[in-house]
This record gives sequence, structure tokens and C-alpha cells, in this order.
Amino acid sequence: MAQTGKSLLYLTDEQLRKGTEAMFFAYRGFTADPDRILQQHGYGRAHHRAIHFIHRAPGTTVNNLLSILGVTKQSLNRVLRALIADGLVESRIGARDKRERHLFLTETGAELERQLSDAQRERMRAAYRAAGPEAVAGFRQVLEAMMDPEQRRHFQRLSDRGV
Amino acid sequence: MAQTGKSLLYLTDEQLRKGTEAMFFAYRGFTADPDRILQQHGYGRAHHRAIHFIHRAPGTTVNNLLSILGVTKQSLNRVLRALIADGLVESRIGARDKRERHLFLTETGAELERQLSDAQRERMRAAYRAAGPEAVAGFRQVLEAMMDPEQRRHFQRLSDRGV
DNA sequence: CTTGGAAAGTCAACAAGGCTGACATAAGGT
DNA sequence: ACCTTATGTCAGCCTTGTTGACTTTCCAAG
Repeated sequence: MAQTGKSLLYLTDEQLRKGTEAMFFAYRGFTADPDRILQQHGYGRAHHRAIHFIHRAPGTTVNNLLSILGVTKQSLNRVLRALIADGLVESRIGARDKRERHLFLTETGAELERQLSDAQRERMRAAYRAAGPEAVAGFRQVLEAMMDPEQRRHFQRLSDRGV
Repeated sequence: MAQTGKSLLYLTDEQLRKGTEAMFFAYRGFTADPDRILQQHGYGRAHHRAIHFIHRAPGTTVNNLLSILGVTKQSLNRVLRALIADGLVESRIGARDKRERHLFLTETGAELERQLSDAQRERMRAAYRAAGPEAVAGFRQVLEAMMDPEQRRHFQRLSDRGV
């Protein structure tokens, strides 16, 4: 908005490189806490992602989850099979379209989700608090601009439900 | 700075959840371009990381690289072996301490590094430009606050050399 | 000068989680 | 009746992470 007349020093290669390195190191921190919890349960990040988005969009179909996660159905299926077998996820046959499976977290699944999101939220909260509200707004703006259009659609669709 | 009297609405669980999802989707975009290039060369992200940090800190030792990347030496060694065999990385025995290997990019390695960082930088530049300088400052603040202390030390040490 | 320990490399084995390809089943739509 | 879609599953492969065990090289302290 008010950037046009300003210095463009923030677009130097050096600044951009710092941004990429910050992303790299921050993402490691971002996943560190959940990773520890998941390991105790014999799960990995793939399970976390499935659990997270099933929690966020209960009753989502497998196909929808596939397009959010951007993996193959074989890959997702392996993860879902484990979560269903362990009683964390329930798969219900669709009422209208009986080919579809609608996915839900069981109480056990919701419990693990809570553990994982609590841990991740705490780090996020600390970072947010340390940086302040304006920084957080900027953080989100840049991240959103960095997404591929399809990913941005998913992100915004999820946000719209939640706000 | 000026946040103390402000609304704390930016620290709600909903805002924090959006932050985590933004990180997830943005990181996918962040790695998408280099991933495509790497695939053409038969490499993966592990190779990219090695190449990036060898470029950033030419002559770094294997041990130093290990602690930046946070993987095991066996894992890194596999990657380095391939890069050395393919003539992208050169490993020179230390002058002072001959046990150490100092790592450098060859001209071929530097060429690939340029390709990769050009691609990644273009996406970063577009995101930065779209978001504006204040947003970028906030972006970096939040990311830095999200890092583990050890990762932050690495990040800052690299930044200090470069600025 | 010997010896302990650090730095590095290597081999083997394993697991997670991506991928492709092929195929089966069920059910909706034309 | 036929085609397509949604899902699941089997088999096999790759990358990249892990642990454990072992060797070689070499600095440095005793």
C-alpha cells in the first residue's frame, strides 16, 4: 500500500537469501515439538497432517484430503489405514454418495490432536507474542504470498470456515 | 515495542492455528521450484541444503555442516559422496588439521547453486514485493522467534557474515 | 614416542514416507 | 448397459532419515 515511494533495499538478494534461510531454520523449530510427541506414539509427520486436517474439516472425504495434502492416495492410504486400525480415525461411508468415505477423529484421535496442537500452538504463541501484532500480520501476508495458488485456495477455504 | 496496550486478539487459538496452516502451505510453495530443478538432476532436498550451505560458507568442515543441517554424518555423507562423485563439490584436506575436510563448490556446483537460488529467490522476491517492507520485517521477526535457540545461533552467524 | 581421543569415512540394516503402476470394487451418471 | 469416479490395495522402488559397528587418519597430551 504505502510502499511505492519507499526504499527497495528489502528486495536485495541478500535480504531474500536471509528470508530463505529463516524459512529453513524456522520450519525445523516449527515441527520439532509435534515430532517429539509423534515419535512416542510411533507416528510421523504424515500422520500429524492427516489428523490436523481431519480435525479441521470433520467429515472430509479422502479425495478432498488428498488435494489438501498434495500426496498420492497410496501414500495417504497407508497413513489412514494405520490411524483407523489404531482407533484414532473413523471412516464412514457417505450417505448421499456411498463411494465416498467421510473421515472423523475418534475421541482418542481428538486427544492426540489436542496434544499435538497444544505443543505447536505454544511455540507459535511465544513467537507471536515476542514479535507483536504488526509483525504477525506481516508474517501471514508474506507466507500467503509465497503459496502456490492452489495451496492458497485451500488455506483460504479453511480459514473462512474457522474465523 | 508499541504492542503493550494493544488488543491481544492476535494471540487467540484461531489466529495461532492459521499461523501453523500458513506455515504448512507456504513451506510447500517455498520448496516447490527448487524441487523441480533438483529432480531433473536426480537430486533431492538434502542435496540442495548441502549445496546451499557450502556456497554460503565455502571451506566449511563436515562437522560444521552437520550441526547446521542437524542430520547424522552417515546421512550427510551419502549426499556429499554423490555430489563429490558428480564433480559439484570439492573436499580438501585441512591445512592445519588434516583430519578435517573443507568443502567447496566446483564451477559446476556453483552453476547448479545459482539455478536453485535464482528460482527460490524469484518466488521470495514476488512474495516480498506483494507484501511490502513492513510485512517482510514482521515475517522475519516471527520466523526468528520460532527457531530453536541453536538454530537461531546458526542463522545469525550466517547473517553476520553476509550483511 | 606412545597413546587417547577426535574427525572423518564406510558398511550394513532398517524405517518412514514419498512415488508409479496395476488392478478390484462399488456406485453414480449417461 | 456402459463409462467414470472414488476408494482401497498390492507390489516395488527411491530418498533420506536413523543406529550400530568398525577403520583410518592424525592431533595433542602425557
